[in-house]
Order: sequence, then C-alpha cells, then structure tokens
Amino acid sequence: MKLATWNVNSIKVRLPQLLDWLAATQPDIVCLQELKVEDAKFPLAELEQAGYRAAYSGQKTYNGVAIVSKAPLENVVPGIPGFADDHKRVLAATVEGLRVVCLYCPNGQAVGSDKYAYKLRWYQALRGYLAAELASHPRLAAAGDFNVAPEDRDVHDPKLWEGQIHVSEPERNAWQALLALGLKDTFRLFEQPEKIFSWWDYRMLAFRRNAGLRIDQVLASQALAERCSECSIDKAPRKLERPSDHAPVVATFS
DNA sequence: ATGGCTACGATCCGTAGA
Repeated sequence: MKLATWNVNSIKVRLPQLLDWLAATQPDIVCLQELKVEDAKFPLAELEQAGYRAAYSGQKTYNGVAIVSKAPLENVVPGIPGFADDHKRVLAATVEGLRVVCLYCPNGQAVGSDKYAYKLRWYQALRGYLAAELASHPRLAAAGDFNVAPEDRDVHDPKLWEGQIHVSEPERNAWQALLALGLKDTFRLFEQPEKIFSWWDYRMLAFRRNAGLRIDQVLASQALAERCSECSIDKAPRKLERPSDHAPVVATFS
C-alpha cells in the first residue's frame, strides 16, 4: 500500500502532472494540499476517470486539501473539530480501516508575526485533534505540508536559516509534540541519503542548487509505522515544466 | 545582493507562499 502527500500549488494548473504521476506511481492514497479551488471546481471527474475517488475541502485562491484514493473514503471530516478556522487546511477520512489526516499547516510568514502566532495556535489545536484521533484509530497516518523542517539535516543551509520561519525552536517544538503522541516520521525510519528535501524556492535557481527544505512529511502511528517498508521523496515532478515548488513524499506499507 | 518565481484575482499591481 502506497500513501503519498503532495502540495500541488493549484490543482487546476497541476492536474495534467498529477494525472501523469498517478498513472506512473500508482499510489493507493494521496493527500493533496494548496488546491486553490472551490469544491465546485474540483476536478473530480478527471480523477474518477483515472480510477480514483476523492474527498476534498477547498476554497477560492488559497489553501484547500483533498484525499485521493482508489478505495472508498468513509467518515470524512473537514477541519479541526472545535477549532474555528476560515482556512481549509485539514481533511480526515478512513480508507480500508486506515485513518488518514491530510494537513496543510500554516506557513507562519515570519517569526513574531500575527501569522506566526496563528501557526503555533493552529499546531496546538492539531495536537489535541490527533491525540483524540489516535485514541480511536490505532492505524493512523497524518500526511501533508507541515511547513516545519524538523532538524538541521532537513535544511540545505542551517546557518542561513537559523531562527527563521520553518525552523524556529517553537515551530520545531510544536512539530515534535506530534511525535510525542506516538507518531513516527516515516522518512526517518530508514537510512536516507544526505540533503534530501521536499520543497525548493521557485527563485534563485534553488532546485538546481538543491537549496531546499524537507517540510512535507508522512507521519504514522506506531501500529502503522511497524508496517512501513520505505519512504522517499520523488523529485521527478519538480523537474517538469511549470512544476509545483513541492515534490511528493511516498511511503510504502506492507 | 534580503531579491530573484509562481498563482491568483484583481487589473497591468497586490497578496501570499516558504
């Protein structure tokens, strides 16, 4: 079973790449972020044509998340229950007994900004939500764009980024608090080459210089992590014309 | 060298991303 996450940065622009990637990679479940479309404009028919079903929670211009799956999606829940938020950032669904939580965590803009405070508040709410979900779903995956590079090895130039957004201590602590619930970062369950990232700035020839961050992750509950046999980042779509600035992360489970 | 792209929805620039 392959479960992936990909911030597509506009499902409208990236749909041809997504369909090609689904055909080539054959994931069972894909969490998508930054759809940037209202639900009425979500390309459901195209995905169904490709053999997938989908649950989605979108809005115009910003944010938006979807779970695309070959098997039926049950018990679909958008948002973080009890946490009022205009941003469509969270979507949960159960697929063949696996609870899947698709996440587009706030960017935070700059340390100390209002958006930064929102990011930390949001993370606190997420932690409570995942704790509750884990209590009722032993097999759970939380996959998405976490907008946090958990360690210095997840940053191309830790000196340059020191204390900045995505790596500041409060953000890293908020991310670690998710692991403290018992979740595992599936990428780190395995030996990995150095300097593997999931996002590269569009500017500054960042992709060519591999000046990236690993901010997209597939987290798995203990019971699910025990079945994880592989996790890798697929750089191929980032090399295409008009790419998303994020690459897909793919985790494989037995 | 603190910018540099990209997407979007508004117009031909501002907002946001990370």
